[in-house]
Amino acid sequence: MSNDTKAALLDSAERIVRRTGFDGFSYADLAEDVGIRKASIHHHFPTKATLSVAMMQRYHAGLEQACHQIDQRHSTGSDRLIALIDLYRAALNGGASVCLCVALIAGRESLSGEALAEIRKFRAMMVGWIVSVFELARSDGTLRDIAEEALEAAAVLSLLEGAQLAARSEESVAPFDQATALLRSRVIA
Amino acid sequence: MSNDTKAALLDSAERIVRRTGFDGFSYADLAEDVGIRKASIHHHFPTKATLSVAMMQRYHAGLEQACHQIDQRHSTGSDRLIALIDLYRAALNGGASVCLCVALIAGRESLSGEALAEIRKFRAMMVGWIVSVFELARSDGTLRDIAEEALEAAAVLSLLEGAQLAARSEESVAPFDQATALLRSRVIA
DNA sequence: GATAGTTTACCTACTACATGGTAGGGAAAA
DNA sequence: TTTTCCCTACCATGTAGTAGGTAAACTATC
Repeated sequence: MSNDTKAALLDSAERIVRRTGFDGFSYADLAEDVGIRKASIHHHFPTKATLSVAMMQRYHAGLEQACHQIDQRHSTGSDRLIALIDLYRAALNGGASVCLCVALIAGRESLSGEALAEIRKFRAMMVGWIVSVFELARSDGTLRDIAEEALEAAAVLSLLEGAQLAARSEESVAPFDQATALLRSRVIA
Repeated sequence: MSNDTKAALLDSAERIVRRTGFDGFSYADLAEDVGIRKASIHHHFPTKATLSVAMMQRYHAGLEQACHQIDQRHSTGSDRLIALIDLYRAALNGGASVCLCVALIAGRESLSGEALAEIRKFRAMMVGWIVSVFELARSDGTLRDIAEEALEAAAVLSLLEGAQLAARSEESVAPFDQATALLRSRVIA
């Protein structure tokens, strides 16, 4: 029962942050969204800092699982890369939001040290996984012109996050698709 | 004399926004930074919206000029691309800030419609210029594997902006360099 | 199994402070 | 004499967070 409210608060906070940025959400917004009083939120999350850390941890776990699912469902490097692109594409909600990581980095000055650490951990996890995708692609030969995996992975993550910004700037997925088209075309048919 | 204060206000606002995001700056901050009283700012910029539009317009003009300067100083496509990468790298201030466009998109929910329009205009201008760089590179043969210019340009802008986020997340230029290394390596020696 | 004690989950009511913006005045330059 | 530029003083609203209380749900003990 506590877990329900807690999860609802995290759901609401994540939705708002991804749409409006970290500084754009307040306990009042959350309260109205979830249907409890503002003060009650402090029972579950004493401060905004604790909430943001919990939010980032849950996001980290969720995306890690999403990557594992991709591994299970797709057996080639190229298929996994395409699935990753689609994952980031879906996070756009048609241009209405970005992924949590992008939303939080932009407002990083308001974040606690702990939250910043979570962001770094998350990015390291993602880069690590993308490296594994390129390693597989090198061995199964499903992607064109693979350079050093670490550099490929860093470039892919930055491109995906940047493409989300582009999409957000026009509130449409079109710029995301444009920006990621060449990455997609590296798949060997 | 008015112009001095106005420019100082824009300087200060841009610095703060690029470090802390749009929602992270207040008239009180500006006042302290520039050395006049909070209320006096309204004489120059009646509302925050007018200030943000002016800021974006000045930024647009500034970067447009920077692109022209690149055109004048560098005659090959690859040299111009490298100069662009270095321009975005310099905007990082060692990981302490991002470019204005990235900072504003993240907090776009707080922006006025006019400010959003300025952002779109700015991005269109940048993409257009990057297209011209790739067109030149295609004809002078200084870059490897050029695909459709419009797609190349969209990918480059997204990569640069995403790489800024990466750098900001670790408050260091290193992730930017990592993410842009492969782009740099497309130069034909 | 009833009862007492504790924890959980929420509430109303509040504080202290920051926010963008306004009203109106003063001094000096055009 | 009007306009420019800045001031003090204020306002309404929104912010995170606190104080203290209530009712229900567990838990331990007799």
